[in-house]
Amino acid sequence: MSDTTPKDARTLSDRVFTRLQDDIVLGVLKPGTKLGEIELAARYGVSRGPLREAIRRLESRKLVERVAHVGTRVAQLTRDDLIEIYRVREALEGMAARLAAENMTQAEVQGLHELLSQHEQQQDLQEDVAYFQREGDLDFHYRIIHGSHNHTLIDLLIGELYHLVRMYRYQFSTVSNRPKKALAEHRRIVEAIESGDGEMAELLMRRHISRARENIEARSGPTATAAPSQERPGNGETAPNQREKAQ
Amino acid sequence: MSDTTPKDARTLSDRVFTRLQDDIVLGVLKPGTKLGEIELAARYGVSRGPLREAIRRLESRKLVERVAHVGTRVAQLTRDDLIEIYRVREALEGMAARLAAENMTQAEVQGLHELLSQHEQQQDLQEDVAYFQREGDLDFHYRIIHGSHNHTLIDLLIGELYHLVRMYRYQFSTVSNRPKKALAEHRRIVEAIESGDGEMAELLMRRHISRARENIEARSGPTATAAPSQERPGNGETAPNQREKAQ
DNA sequence: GTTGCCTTAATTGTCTACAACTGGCCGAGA
DNA sequence: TCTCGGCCAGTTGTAGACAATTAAGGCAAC
Repeated sequence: MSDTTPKDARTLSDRVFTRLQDDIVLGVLKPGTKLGEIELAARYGVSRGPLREAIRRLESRKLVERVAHVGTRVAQLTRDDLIEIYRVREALEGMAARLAAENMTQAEVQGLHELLSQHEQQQDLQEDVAYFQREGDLDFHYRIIHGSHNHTLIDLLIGELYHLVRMYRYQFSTVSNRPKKALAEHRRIVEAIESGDGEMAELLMRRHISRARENIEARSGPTATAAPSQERPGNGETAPNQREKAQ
Repeated sequence: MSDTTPKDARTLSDRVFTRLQDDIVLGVLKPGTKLGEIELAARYGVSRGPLREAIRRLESRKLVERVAHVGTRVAQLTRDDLIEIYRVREALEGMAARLAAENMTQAEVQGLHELLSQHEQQQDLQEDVAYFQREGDLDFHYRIIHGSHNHTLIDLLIGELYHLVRMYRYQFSTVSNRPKKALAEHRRIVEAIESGDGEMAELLMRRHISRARENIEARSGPTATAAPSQERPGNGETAPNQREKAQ
């Protein structure tokens, strides 16, 4: 499930880091929520030491925002932030797809095919569309990224960027309105990778992510000033459930 | 000098983080050095609490490597790692150059020109080539990156990648053997940015970084297995000064 | 009525002490 | 002589107490 730190990590700091990250990404702790140290320490059953180390790591991942002597809050991702992230993903995952076409092993390509078959079945049955859109779609991208065999690229995308993407998806219950098209795009990307056509794989991946971005842009307002932006998150602790008309 | 955290940060944890990072990047603490907590705490005049938080952040930046219950060591960047980083830089800074061409303000472009003039003078005088190659060159890239006005991109490049590049430069005293060509390339990039030609700026930046990478590859062995890789860093505390024949 | 300062409570930052784990050393046995 | 097992020193992990800073609330003065 989690990537960098296994669930049963041996130190308390690692465990509380994983649990906190999950709670933030899955929306249990909503954006803007104040993260009081004593309160959190009690909640997770640890003392403040390990907790603070965990928070420091979450801060590096941009999942929380910290102000010295004031406190920590769960990061509030704006739509503009997400669009920025998608533009970066376009560059990085395009590169990943190209490298994947060059470096993926036979077994890895086979795994991709199997994953796509699963997705296809799920879609045919209309069984669990939400799953496909949530973690299933990400699984596909994870595999391509890992297929690049470039550890720096992998760390950047999965270690730094994807948590934010996941958080946003859960936050706004984003379900793609074009699952069939997305799956078709996935399939074409795999074909390009399998045939070793790096250029084509990059092009298709860039286009794929670009379309997802346009989808997000179309849903929100015309440009930037959508949403009650810059709203002070001060009063209600649980933060106003500021999901918009989206979807 | 430092980017994310000012030198006079108010909390001890911030200060020790900055100092530790500088000491690692500048080579005061050599790669492979064991970072004992009590020793470091004494060295920087803090207790282990803030120190551990600082180490956690350095760990996120890949500047140190940590093993639970065993200890922390200064990261050892292999040549392969650096080449991976350069390939990622190619994608990201190419994108940054394109966005810079689209988004840079008049004042920022002007600043670029002035920076190049400074570099030209320094080079004419053969005054301080090392400076140009070290921080001067990076200043140029920093400005382009900031000119993209994409915070995600800025954070990734400057917050995650550039510390490693700097560390490597100091570690191996890398001085470019093609400073004149590099400067000429810088100038052409600025011209493309000024004329608003994003595509050209991206192309030139990619080529620029690609050549720097080829330069590194040419210096080291043919492929990967250069250097006494995987050497156990266990015995001598200060780590063997494993700089190679490079340069 | 409003503005400014001061007091005060609560939170965060830091330190010291204790517990748990690891890795090396030594000795016994084969 | 080599190997395996247990002991022990030293390090890291964790907890709880103390200090420093912030921000809010109330009071007084204008």
